[in-house]
Amino acid sequence: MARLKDENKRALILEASKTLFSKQGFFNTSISDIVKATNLPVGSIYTYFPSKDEIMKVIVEEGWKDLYDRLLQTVSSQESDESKLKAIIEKFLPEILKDVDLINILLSEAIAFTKIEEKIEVLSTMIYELIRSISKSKPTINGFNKRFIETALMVFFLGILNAVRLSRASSIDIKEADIIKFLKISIENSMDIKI
Amino acid sequence: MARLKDENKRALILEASKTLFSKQGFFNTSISDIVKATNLPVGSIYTYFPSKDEIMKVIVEEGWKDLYDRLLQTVSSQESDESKLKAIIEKFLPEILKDVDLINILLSEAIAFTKIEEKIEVLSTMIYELIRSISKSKPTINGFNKRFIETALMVFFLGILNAVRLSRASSIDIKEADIIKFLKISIENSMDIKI
Amino acid sequence: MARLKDENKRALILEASKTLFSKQGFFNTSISDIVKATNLPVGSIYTYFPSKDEIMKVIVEEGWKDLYDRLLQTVSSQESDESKLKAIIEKFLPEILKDVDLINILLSEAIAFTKIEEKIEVLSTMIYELIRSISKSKPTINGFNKRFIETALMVFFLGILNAVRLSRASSIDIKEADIIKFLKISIENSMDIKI
Amino acid sequence: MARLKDENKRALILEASKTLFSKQGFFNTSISDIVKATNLPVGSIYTYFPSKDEIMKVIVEEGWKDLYDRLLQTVSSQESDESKLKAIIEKFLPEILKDVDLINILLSEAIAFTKIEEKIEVLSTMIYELIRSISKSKPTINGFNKRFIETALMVFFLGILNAVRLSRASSIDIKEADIIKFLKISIENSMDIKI
DNA sequence: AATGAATGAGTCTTCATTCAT
DNA sequence: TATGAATGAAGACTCATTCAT
Repeated sequence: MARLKDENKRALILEASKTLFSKQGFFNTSISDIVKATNLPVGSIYTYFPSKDEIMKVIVEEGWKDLYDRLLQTVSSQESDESKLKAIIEKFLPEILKDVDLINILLSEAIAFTKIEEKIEVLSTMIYELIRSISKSKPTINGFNKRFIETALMVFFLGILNAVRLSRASSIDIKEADIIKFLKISIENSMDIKI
Repeated sequence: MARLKDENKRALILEASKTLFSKQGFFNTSISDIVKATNLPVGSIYTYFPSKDEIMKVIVEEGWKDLYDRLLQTVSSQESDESKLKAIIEKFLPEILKDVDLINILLSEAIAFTKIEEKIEVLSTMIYELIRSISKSKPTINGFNKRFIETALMVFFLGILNAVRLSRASSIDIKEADIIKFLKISIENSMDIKI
Repeated sequence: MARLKDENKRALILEASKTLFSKQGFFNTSISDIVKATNLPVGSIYTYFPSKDEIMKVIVEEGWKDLYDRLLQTVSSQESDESKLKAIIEKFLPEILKDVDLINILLSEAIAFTKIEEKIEVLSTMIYELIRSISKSKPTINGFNKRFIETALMVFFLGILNAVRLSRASSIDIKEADIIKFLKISIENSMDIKI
Repeated sequence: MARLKDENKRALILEASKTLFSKQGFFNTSISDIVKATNLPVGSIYTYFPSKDEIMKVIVEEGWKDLYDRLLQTVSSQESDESKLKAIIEKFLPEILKDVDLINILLSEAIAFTKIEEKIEVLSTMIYELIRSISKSKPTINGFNKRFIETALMVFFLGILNAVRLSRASSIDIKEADIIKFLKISIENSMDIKI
């Protein structure tokens, strides 16, 4: 009886919106743009989402959840803390760097739509615990407190994402491999470990 | 006289717009907002700038020029390459971190208004040359090519600016001192020098 | 059985709509509001009524019919003309004043949906005949023609209904008893009779 | 320098809106209707009024003020209380009955836009004081309290306005002269005076 | 018959820019 | 030159009605 809400349409709207928001920005993207991109009537956009804002919120929330789930999966697939850290750098990071649209949105407009700091805090703490656990026997890192290490992580995290983002948006030639390599060396140096 | 008065109005528009663009974003700021903030008639805005876009472009261009000039000044005020690098980190960086509005604009909306990559390329190259000169006698850095070092610089630069930006926009508690300290340690480590 | 169930739904829609139309006005009430109030699916509304307009029409027509039937009943339950008039004022009027929703609709939006003048003409004529019959032996009222008396009736009728309506919609404190008393005295005075 | 706001345009918008709101109702009148009726561009409507609601509010407020001012003028132009009352009935009332659009709006949609009860209270009290003053020496009216007389006034006031309103909206044939005559007789009867 | 997703014309309002004064 | 009213395309969103299931 009656048609059921079509999960494909919902996904289509989210996908098209994500691309548009990433390329043009949230405010520079009109519902009419989304209509053209999806080939759906205006009304249909509103049977799946109550507002343009809500589309953005869902993109951010679901995007982040997916990202975080993949991080947990990466971590839980490894035994030792060292291999966990290695997997984060060599498997998880390259994977998320592929979704430039999500990165773009997260780094630009997301602040207005979610408490991005809470999300980053979670991620930051998780990696900090890992590092602390690894470095227990190493004297190198012991001189630094939590806040300092989290600051470092934040700079790396934001630096890497923004570098990738900028390289796609402009003609700057940054290789993902170089970024990963740089991160690896930095961590190896500062923690005196070999990944 | 009348000329001076004009310059004041132009500056007033730029200043108010910079604040508004930074706080609310470009698209979310109306000419009417600028009118209210400057207490100037609408028409006057258009005698100084041909369009809203142009205001943004000028903010970015002049902001960048100012930033670059200050970098040149910092560098030229020092004798040795080591002290130049030291001054960049300890004098120039803290100084530009104060202009959060400019950083905000540069990192969010600027891409749509200027070839930001060209600007960053210039900055990156300058520091690279400095580093190469310092490290001539040091074996540590020799293994890395230009592209790799520039990638590292980019990650640091974008990471630092975005961390500061995020800490202002959200409740994340990041201390500027920690950022500077982190950068210093990283460079000392990777280049085997003492700043 | 199924027939009965249908009647219930029809009545439910009419009742909910009447309340909503009275409270919010016709244009300010959406089909979706009626859906929420009845807990019925949208489609069902349209199996019982061809359009939103039609719901309004039926409310007015059935409401009026009910009102007129009750008037006939009141009148036919009395023997003499004097007691008929007395019953209209003391039984019929207080009864219809209870259905404020219907009054509201009749006085505000009904004009656009039915020929309200025909309805009022019928009512007016009926009471005029009654008055004429009573006043045959009284000289007082003989000076007035039909049109004048009907005008008076109309002013009273509309005045009373609107006063009640306004007292419910605003904070004006009007007592139904005062209204009835006022009408009674006015008629007694002008017709020189005792009700 | 620059054009000044045009009082004529403001008046044109108010006039056209008043007619439309009266004929079609507020919610059934679109800004686009007002645009067509005034032959003004949409934007201009909004340079004179901040919203559709505000147009309605101004119509009600200015309409009421005008009406009240004329009442004061009528009253102050007469010496004795009797002639004041006479002037209200024979001069003021016929005059306001001409503005059927205003009456229509006041009686239908105004409730949602202003505290109509406060306005009516003012008017009612003024006439009550007049009546009380006149009837000091007459025993007839002394039996009635303030609330009762105000109820009577309300019924008359609303009855008269609505009767005129209905006679314009439908084909009911009500003569203004008959209404005035009816009111006069009623007052003469109940107060035992000759107007 | 029952259901509720689908539809798109229409709603109010905004706003960058122009131009009469 | 200075001013701010004039302009109308474009914005987000609504909603009565239809129709596929």
